[in-house]
Amino acid sequence: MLSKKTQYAFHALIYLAENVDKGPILISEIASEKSISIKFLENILLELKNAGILGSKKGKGGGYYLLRTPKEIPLARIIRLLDGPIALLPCVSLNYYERCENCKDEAICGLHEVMSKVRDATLKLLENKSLKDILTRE
Amino acid sequence: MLSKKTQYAFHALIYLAENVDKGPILISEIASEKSISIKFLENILLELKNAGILGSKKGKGGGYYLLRTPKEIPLARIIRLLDGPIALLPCVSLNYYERCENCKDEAICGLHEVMSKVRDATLKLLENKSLKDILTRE
DNA sequence: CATAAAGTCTATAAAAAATATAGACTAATT
DNA sequence: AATTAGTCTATATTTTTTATAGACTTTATG
Repeated sequence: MLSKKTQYAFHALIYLAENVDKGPILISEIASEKSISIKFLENILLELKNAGILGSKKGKGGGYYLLRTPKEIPLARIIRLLDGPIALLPCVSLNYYERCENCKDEAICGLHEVMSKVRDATLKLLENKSLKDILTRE
Repeated sequence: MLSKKTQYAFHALIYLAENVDKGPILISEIASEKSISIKFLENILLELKNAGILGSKKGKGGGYYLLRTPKEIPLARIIRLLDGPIALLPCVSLNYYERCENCKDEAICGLHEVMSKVRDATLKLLENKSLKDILTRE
């Protein structure tokens, strides 16, 4: 399951995408529109900013805005940033790999093989689908 | 990521499958072979027993054993039992479904659509791959 | 039938992670 | 100068995960 953090991030990004024309959007506006604790959302938006996904502006007329088009923001990027590994086991993670103890040889480990396939199938979708793909179509 | 509980369950089941010919296997033997806390493993094996996956025998000569052939034990079954939902969001879970607030219509929710696809791709593997598939091939 | 072996059950503890909040600080606008 | 709005660091709370304890039941067998 994705954490609340990641779920909130998706909803915030969707809101930002749907309101690009309005310029910078207030944290408080996103929070109330999407029913997210404003302080919690602050942290999330900051992380997205530090990762280069969002830009921000302080002071009056400030707020957050997308730095790229929705199509250029893969879902996998957001999940990895806020949730960590997408793989089901550390030993098959591409970005957060950890060798498994008790496993002499990953090459002949059946668990490793199946979980690699699961990872690949998941990534094929999450790397190729972007923020654009989760915007509500009328 | 799969919990330790599920990971331990897989290792225990693999050990049981690889030693079917030896009759009932002691919890303590599995625990020491697989470096798992014996008390923690107890709980896990009990859950597997209550779910009808393992059988057990008390007293001398007792222990745990598989009730079915490895081929008849899908990986998805174990994961759902010990870890819960396989889907990334409650609103796309088949076995642990929860409606999402803030979402007027799942039918037109883009997030719902993508996450359903991820679930399907994952399940296609985890429902069809079984304990047999994760046994180490020489 | 007594004893020892081995799983069962219930409860609790400890640790880690997820979720949420507080408040002082900085930058931009007017 | 005053106000607005994001930034940063720290901490608190809650939930989940992981682990442990100990009394109880069943079975085998000498």
